[in-house]
Amino acid sequence: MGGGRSPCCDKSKVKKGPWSPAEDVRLVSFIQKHGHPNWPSLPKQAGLLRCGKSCRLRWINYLRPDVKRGNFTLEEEHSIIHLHATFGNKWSKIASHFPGRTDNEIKNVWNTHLKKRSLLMKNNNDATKILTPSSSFASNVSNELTNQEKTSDPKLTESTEAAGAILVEDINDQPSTPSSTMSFKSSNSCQDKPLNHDEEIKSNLETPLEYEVDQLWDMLEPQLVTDHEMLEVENWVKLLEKELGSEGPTGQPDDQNDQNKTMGEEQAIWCKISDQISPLWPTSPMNFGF
DNA sequence: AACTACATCAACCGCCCCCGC
DNA sequence: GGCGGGGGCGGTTGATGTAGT
Repeated sequence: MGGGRSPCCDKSKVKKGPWSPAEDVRLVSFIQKHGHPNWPSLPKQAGLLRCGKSCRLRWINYLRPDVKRGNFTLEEEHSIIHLHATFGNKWSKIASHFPGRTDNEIKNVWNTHLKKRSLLMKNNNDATKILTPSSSFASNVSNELTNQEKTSDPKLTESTEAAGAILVEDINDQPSTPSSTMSFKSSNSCQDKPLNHDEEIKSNLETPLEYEVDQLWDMLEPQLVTDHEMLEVENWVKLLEKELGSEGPTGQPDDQNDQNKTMGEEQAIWCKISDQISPLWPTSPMNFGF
């Protein structure tokens, strides 16, 4: 690494900190349209003042349609403890056993409470009691690594056997169970298409929020089954347009609206919207990361 | 009600690996 | 084979929320 590397982006020109709902909408709608063939150039194309890595992280950890939100079940927690005994801090490897869970989330869960619990279990010599194959979860999992995993890292086999670990069966054989019923357009088809950058940048920079709300609506609409759901989403979209100002007299692009609204105001608006619809509609925007 | 300590988790940072040139 | 850049990963931080006093 001699000489160091150039930073991935100009830190002085990128926004940091929590993502605003408007930024989320912009990122989602961009990826929905174009995929994410190149993270470093994505922020510019999407009109976001963010580092490419930041966009990638936000997408992978929160905005991806198949991200599973909510608390970990006991079974998941037990499994994490076992997998950690096997793989150590290889969070991405552990996460690969949990469809919809991210390495960051698993890492957080481990650091916050599972680490302590694991230590407690060790101290009490209680692990075998809690994690015995007779438990409901353990009865459903395989007690051996895949051949690929075993051969790829012999040390793992040793530690696995030492820990008596129980591993989840190849999750690739299981049907995925996304928490949200949304389905984004596959991004792969877009990745091969080169963008006309000038046009794309222009259209995105000048796109009013209203347009992006329309995009969201297009995305959600096919998923709605009952009239009730349809009504709730319509109400949500109306509120969104009203509250975020896309129907305002000036018709400003949301970039300008961003500047006129503080993050606290935006969050309050989104919380208000979510509070109104989430009790009625299980796939409310807040439930998939907006 | 006010303050403090602790818990949680989203996001950033920096390093490493891999791949294309 | 060497180099540079992008993607991915793990560690850490800091803001926010919550419980306890």
